[in-house]
Amino acid sequence: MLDIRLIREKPEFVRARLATRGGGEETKIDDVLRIDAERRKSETELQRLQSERNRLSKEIGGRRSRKEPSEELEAQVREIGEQIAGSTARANAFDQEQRNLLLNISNLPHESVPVGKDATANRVVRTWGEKPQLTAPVDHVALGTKLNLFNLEWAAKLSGSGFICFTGAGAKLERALINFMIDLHTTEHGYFQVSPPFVVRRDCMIGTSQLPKFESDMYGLEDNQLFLAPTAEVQLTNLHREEILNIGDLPEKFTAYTPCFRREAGAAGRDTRGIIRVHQFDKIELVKVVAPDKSYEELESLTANAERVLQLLGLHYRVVELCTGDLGFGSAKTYDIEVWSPGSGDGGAFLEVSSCSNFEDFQARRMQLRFKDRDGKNRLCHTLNGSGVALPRLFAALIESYQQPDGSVRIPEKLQPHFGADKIE
RNA sequence: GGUGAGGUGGCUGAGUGGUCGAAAGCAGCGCUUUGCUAAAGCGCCGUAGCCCAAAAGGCUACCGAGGGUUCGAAUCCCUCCCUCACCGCCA
Repeated sequence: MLDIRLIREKPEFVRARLATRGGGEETKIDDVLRIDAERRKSETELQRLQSERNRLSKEIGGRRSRKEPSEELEAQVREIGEQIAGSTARANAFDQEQRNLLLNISNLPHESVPVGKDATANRVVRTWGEKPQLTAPVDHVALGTKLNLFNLEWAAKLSGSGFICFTGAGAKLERALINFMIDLHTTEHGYFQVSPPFVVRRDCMIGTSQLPKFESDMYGLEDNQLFLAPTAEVQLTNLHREEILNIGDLPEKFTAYTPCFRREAGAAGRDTRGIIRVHQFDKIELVKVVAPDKSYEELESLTANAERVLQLLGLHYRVVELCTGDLGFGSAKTYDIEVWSPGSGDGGAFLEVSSCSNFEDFQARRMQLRFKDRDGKNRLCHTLNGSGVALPRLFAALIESYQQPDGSVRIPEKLQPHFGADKIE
């Protein structure tokens, strides 16, 4: 959520930054300003009435204690009470309208983000490793099916299309990857592990900005008051919701393994082959709650923490800086990490396995997540998150990259202690 | 699922219809004094919003959340959320 004060004081700046996204959202600013003016007007009026009521009510109290008549004043206050009821309704309606508008406006892209219309304007900031030399790479579906690593028919039988059922060595590989990543982040990168509930309240979903805008992409329960979390970003970022942290406690760094649930409505036909885009997938998440002046350096280190996973596994990848037009709703700046999948598409493709973002105070304002600074003032924290990393795509890239001419899959050295073998055959 | 007890400021904890944004204690900040690894005294000390060009100042709201009763609600009523205890059920 954007700061209404910023909108009020620098509307041109806000409009200009929003315009770089190319979604036409800058036109909403006029509405916000109009409603804001109305809201304040009705609020001032309401407060005037309340003040009057308070004054007269005290007078009544005084008269009664002195046994003096007060019927006249009581009638007067009763009338003011009616006006207050109307005024309250008006003020609340404006307040609600303003909030709804603000909840549906994207974050402002950071000034360093390249301006562009869509993904074609994204910028590759670095590439790590090299494409593996494979004579005739087989894709992960063929590999996985042949080696019995997962069974998509079983998954479909249980849950329909868009689900995975890992089996045998595949299930074990999944487990090994989870442990490998969590161990890495907790021991080497200093994150605190949390194993959270997978079902979250509506408020939490609003806090991290999945709602209200993207409700149709979410799995709702209990009359949509609870949701299956689409990412552990929701749980981890909301841990300190509505709290005021001590500056000394920042940065807070959390990691979690959770399944993630997404309807992927409208995504039919896109990247749908095999296990690349599914309704439920496992993911290791990294979340940081930090002081505002540190958030951009924290974004760099968070991204580096996620990259380390791929480096240790010896997987070729690149880091892409998203342009303004490709940036997610709440993000001010995002780096995507894309791992090389030799069997995807025609001759290989990069698959997004992590999206590392700085939300600045966009989420913090929604969830009233603050810290007390050195002057004792309450200020909003900045929040960041990224996958470290998402499992099915990592799984696919891994088995494709390490496939051997004899049809087996070699296990990278760093993963062997977790997997308990050096190959799958 | 049932029964009961609760949710008050950073913390502890008073307060059952009127000058209560809320006693008191602790913590914190400032000053004074005495001095030495601290004590005493005094003062300050919640959050948010609105008015104001701004400062000063003023006003409003907030005692888990939302409604209601009333001239007036932390206080009475209703609904919901959460915490704790016991019972039931259960992996």
